[in-house]
Amino acid sequence: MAEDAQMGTDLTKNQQLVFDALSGADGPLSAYTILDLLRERGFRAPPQVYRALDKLVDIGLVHRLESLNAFVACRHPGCDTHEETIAFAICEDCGKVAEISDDALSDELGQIAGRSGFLLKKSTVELRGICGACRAA
Amino acid sequence: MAEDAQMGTDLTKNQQLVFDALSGADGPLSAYTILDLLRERGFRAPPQVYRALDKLVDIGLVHRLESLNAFVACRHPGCDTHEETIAFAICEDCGKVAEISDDALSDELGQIAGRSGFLLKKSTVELRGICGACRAA
DNA sequence: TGTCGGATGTTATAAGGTAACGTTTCTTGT
DNA sequence: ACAAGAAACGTTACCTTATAACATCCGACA
Repeated sequence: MAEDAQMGTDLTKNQQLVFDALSGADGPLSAYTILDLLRERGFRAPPQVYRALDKLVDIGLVHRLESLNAFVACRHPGCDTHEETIAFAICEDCGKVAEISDDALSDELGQIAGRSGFLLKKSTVELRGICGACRAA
Repeated sequence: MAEDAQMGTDLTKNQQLVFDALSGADGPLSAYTILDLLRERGFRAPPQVYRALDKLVDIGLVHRLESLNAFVACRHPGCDTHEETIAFAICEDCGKVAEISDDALSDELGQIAGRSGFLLKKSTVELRGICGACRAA
């Protein structure tokens, strides 16, 4: 029976380990970095990481940063409840990533797509630059 | 050479070959696909392709699609001003890529960055979905 | 003419990602 | 409870993408 269609899905052991690794990091991690972090917990090969990542991304608990080939735990509140466009601001100095949810941006992307008759499924928005903290430093 | 209609840029032989390969394609090409296409023209190894691509991307004649690990020749009208944000609409059906320049989008991204004190250097916007032609078909 | 820097050629290897297959472990219907 | 199917797991092997490092070639130019 479908007992939990809305609340946080239970993660499997591997998914939880990967998610914890990402949550504990203060920046994006590559799949192979995660693998190395989890070797002492029994991980031995890439598919174990990628399978967990695939699921976590699917659920919405983890985001993939296309321009970095890396992954971050979702820190946006209520991220698993709706699929809106999320932009990422990636600091090229400190490596940290800020997650930005912006309705005007979502609308704008929707309009751009609509104008060209494009059926939009997923948007990737990644901003590269220097974060406020690094600029101040 | 005579084929190069861009001002202020004279491409080397390898750069021209890579650019021509991309211009002749009707979709994005991976670096290794380009390598294969250019083997008969003397290309033998990845660095030859990547070096040319690096320069072409730098100049702005070629765009890198982060979510595909692939490259497209710039087809945006007035591409000689490469400072604006360009969005790509990638059709998951036919594989073609539309290049979209949109001031409202640029503004919006600038505002988002400014609001968080982020010094924006480069924006990556890639939309995945189904293009108009494929929807109609 | 020598030399200096950019472009090139080449080998080797790092880094990212997946196919395929067998086994284990959960579900679920009866 | 138990068989059967589904989902997750472990493992090997392999593919794709990208770069490091080093040698060479070639044109600009003092």
